[in-house]
Amino acid sequence: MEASVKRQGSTSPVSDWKVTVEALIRGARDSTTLLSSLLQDHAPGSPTRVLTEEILSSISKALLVLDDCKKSAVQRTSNPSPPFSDHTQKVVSSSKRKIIPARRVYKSRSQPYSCTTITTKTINDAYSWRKYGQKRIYNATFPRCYYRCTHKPDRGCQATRQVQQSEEDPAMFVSTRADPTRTKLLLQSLTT
DNA sequence: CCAATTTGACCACC
DNA sequence: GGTGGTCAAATTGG
Repeated sequence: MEASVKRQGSTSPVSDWKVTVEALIRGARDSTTLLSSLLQDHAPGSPTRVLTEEILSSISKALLVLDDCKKSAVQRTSNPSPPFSDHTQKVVSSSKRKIIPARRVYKSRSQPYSCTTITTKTINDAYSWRKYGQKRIYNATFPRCYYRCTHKPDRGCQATRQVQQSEEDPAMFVSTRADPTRTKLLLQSLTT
């Protein structure tokens, strides 16, 4: 009787998990590409298109879930979310809001860890997003919208999201989520 | 009245 | 210096 079943090879559970997630991500991306091309063959509102849009939305959600699962699987030296110190000090006059001579302090805007998905509409994930900016992008037809987690002040949620309408297909939205505490490993999978 | 959005200005990076 | 990302006052909607 085999007392235990050993995994083939000397891969660690984390490695197995990573390979699995990579395969899933690859499949999800291929599916997204295929489904996106299918969308162009069907009129908006048609049953096939509605179903395809739902599938695309589900894929996006699944990718986000994979991101979270992957993080928990390799949680070792990840620094616990630092006590979020909101540096934005509201200096609001009691009578008028017209002021602000003080210079604003900006943090580094570099977001090395990100996850890009393409959907037909806004992603409905676990986050509640709040729009904080919109920018016209050079050489781009449509502006880019910037969202951040609504719970940033009270829960220290540092996730941000950029959403831009696709130039080739205005019905598609390129959504890039950035979260320095959550998407590090996901990027490694996507960039291989 | 409060919360979310809009929008122009500010700042960092290339 | 140009472009992109963020801030925050002003505005709008529930």
